[in-house]
Amino acid sequence: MIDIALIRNDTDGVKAALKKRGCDADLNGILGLDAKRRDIIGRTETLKAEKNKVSADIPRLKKAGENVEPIFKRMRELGDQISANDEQLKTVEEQLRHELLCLPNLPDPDVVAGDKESNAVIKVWGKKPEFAFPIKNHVELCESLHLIDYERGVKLAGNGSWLYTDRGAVIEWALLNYFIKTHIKDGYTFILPPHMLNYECGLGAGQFPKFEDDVYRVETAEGGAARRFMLPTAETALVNIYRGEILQEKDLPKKLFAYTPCYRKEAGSYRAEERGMIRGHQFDKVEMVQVTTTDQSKAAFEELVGKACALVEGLGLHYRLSKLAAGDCSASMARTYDIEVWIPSMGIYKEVSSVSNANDYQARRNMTRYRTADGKIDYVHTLNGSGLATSRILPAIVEQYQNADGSVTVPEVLREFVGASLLL
RNA sequence: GGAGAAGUACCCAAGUGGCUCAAGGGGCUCCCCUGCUAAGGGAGUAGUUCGGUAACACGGAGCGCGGGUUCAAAUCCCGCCUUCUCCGCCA
Repeated sequence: MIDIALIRNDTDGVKAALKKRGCDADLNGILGLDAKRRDIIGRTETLKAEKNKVSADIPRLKKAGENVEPIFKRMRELGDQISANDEQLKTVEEQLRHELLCLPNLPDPDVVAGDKESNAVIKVWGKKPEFAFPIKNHVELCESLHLIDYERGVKLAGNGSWLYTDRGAVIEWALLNYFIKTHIKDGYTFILPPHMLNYECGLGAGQFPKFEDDVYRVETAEGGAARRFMLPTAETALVNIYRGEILQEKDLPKKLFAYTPCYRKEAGSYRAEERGMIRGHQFDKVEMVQVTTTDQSKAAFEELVGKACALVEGLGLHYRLSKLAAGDCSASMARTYDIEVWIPSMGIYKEVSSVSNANDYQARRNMTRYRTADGKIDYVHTLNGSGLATSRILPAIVEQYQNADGSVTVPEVLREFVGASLLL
């Protein structure tokens, strides 16, 4: 959520920043609601002050045997006006809050305007593997090596679902273990959160109210009160852990990571060329999150990018790192770097990690704050990064590590978990 | 899922309509006394949030959350959430 005071004081600056991501927001409408809100509050509070004052006198007057009827009459009038104002205020505040919740984050100053085509590759690691034989794509490899059962996955859950079988499951699990082991070694705290979250989590992370249709809803009871949704990423859970809390500066940064499957509708996104595990309704991901002070935020971002890169490098996969243009960053984020790994059969790079800094955007939505050493209160910054999405790494591994005989070499770092160096 | 009880500030806790715009205690902060320690005496202690201000001042909200009744609600009524105890079900 963008600070209303900033919108008020630097309307043009906010407008220009939003424009970078292609958002033409109606800030005048918001400013109008804001002015209206403060006007109502001002008038209502004057009435409330009078009411409190008069009310305090009543017991004394009553005791003295004075006629309090005229006072009751005045109190009734005040009460009526106050409740009328309060009702109006409630409407205005709901509208204003909704408008503010729908505004995307402001991109950082150094994030360039434009969409995907303005993304900038800032690092390339390794080289495209060259093959002296006709290569297979990951679907062929996973089928021939019996790592994945696509057909039965569809039988069980429909299009966009698959089963990891036998060594396929072992590899997937090995990847998760490799990531988890690394994060623990780096001093991050391992979290296994609930997969069904309440509405406030979606609101706080920034998925709601605008992107409610992208997640799976779970009705756990009749009516709406107990409604939950399946988390689309562990970030949604992790950035809400401290929701509504005031943390101590000395306890920051919080460095967390979680493993969860991610559940996404991906409505309309499923394309023929994204067969296999490139895009599914459920995929595994280890997610890193940092909750930091304002000052720690930049360094934390670099740290998360570095960690994500190190994991891919550890696997020996050729990848590139891109800094996304404003329009390609997701709505909650001020900056995002993507790690894209080379998929030989597709001849393109596919995202396996996305590292982002929300600055205080999520913290303002879910009221996560910290008290500084000198007693001031400020919003935390929240950052997140995949570390990593295994379900996209596995296709990259089998394709990049494939051999002429159809076997796949197991990356060094996974061998301790897989117990083999070659998949035949 | 059923029955019962509870939710008050950093913690414990009093409080069934106005002398409570929340008593008392603990803790914490400061002061006094005591050469150290123990003990004692005194003062302060509602965090937060919203409006307002250049900043103060000042004012509003706030007793789990949301409504309602009333001139007036921590207190009465309704809905919800959470916790505890017992029962049921269950990996």
